[in-house]
Amino acid sequence: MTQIKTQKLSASLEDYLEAIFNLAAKNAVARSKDIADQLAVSRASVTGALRALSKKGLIHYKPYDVVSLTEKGRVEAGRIIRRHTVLESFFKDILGLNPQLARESACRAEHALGQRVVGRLMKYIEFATIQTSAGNSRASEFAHFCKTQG
Amino acid sequence: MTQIKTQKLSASLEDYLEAIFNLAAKNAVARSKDIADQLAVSRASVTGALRALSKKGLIHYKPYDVVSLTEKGRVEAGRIIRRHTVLESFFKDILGLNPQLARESACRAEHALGQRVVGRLMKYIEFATIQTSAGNSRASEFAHFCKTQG
DNA sequence: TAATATAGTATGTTTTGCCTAACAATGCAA
DNA sequence: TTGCATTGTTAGGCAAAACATACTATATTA
Repeated sequence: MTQIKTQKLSASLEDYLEAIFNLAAKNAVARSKDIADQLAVSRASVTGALRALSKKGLIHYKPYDVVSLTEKGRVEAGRIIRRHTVLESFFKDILGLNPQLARESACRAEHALGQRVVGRLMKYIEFATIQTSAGNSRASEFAHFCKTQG
Repeated sequence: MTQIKTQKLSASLEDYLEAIFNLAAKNAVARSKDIADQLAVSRASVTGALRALSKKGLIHYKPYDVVSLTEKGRVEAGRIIRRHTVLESFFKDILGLNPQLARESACRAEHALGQRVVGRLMKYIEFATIQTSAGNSRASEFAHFCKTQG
């Protein structure tokens, strides 16, 4: 029992939570209108999502009030953001894709990959970033890296 | 104008096409029942999907008959299979994830990534597989590899 | 304080993808 | 060749996620 998992969020609710996190980080609070703009979705859709997130205990939501994350929501949002960041970094820094495409791809891929994969990918990025040479195969270097750094 | 693109398939239609390709490769023909089993959906759902794929000109479909791919469908299925294979290989051979998780992750991620990303990823796998040593950074080696092999 | 602009909500519809249950076709076996 | 099991289709529904339109609440400001 490594972690208590929040009953899994749908891809779209993850997007909403991510947007709320980002807006709150930038503007101190998140307003419904801004969420709608950021996700290019109607205000009506946002209301529905906010209610869903609230029911799951991830945000503080009261009609006509600003939105903020609960503790649980902050944790969950952190996970989501980390996933996004790792993927974007991989696409950009490792594969060398242009930033625009890297970001888009990260957005679309992030909902498909679980903790284990993302964790491993993160390690791989570290590995690939740090490591610069050596006489053995990539695979064995990476395996070794995982063991020693893990 | 490098390619005429089939109006984009939904994730689920891609899955159906992939399953049809695999079944046809294995059994010579694809039957509705087998598709349903492979994708773990009801037979009724398969009928709906077959109609959709047929309307897009990707399969030959007639009620109560076996299913086969059109030329267009074969091309499209090839793309999808390649994408899947590349991802699965990356997760398994590069990240070193267990085969089971690698396959699952590939299934879920494959719908999120476009040609450009998959192409680049494929090159990266080649690179990482072939390359065993050298004195320069991974990034520059890969960039060089892309230029020379590109 | 009343008018108006802005923000939020309710309602009803659409699309997509799946389901179950009932019905139809096919084909094998007695 | 009749009869039953298997396979395929149809019909009817449900749920998620989005939208547009219309209405309500709040805030601003004249």
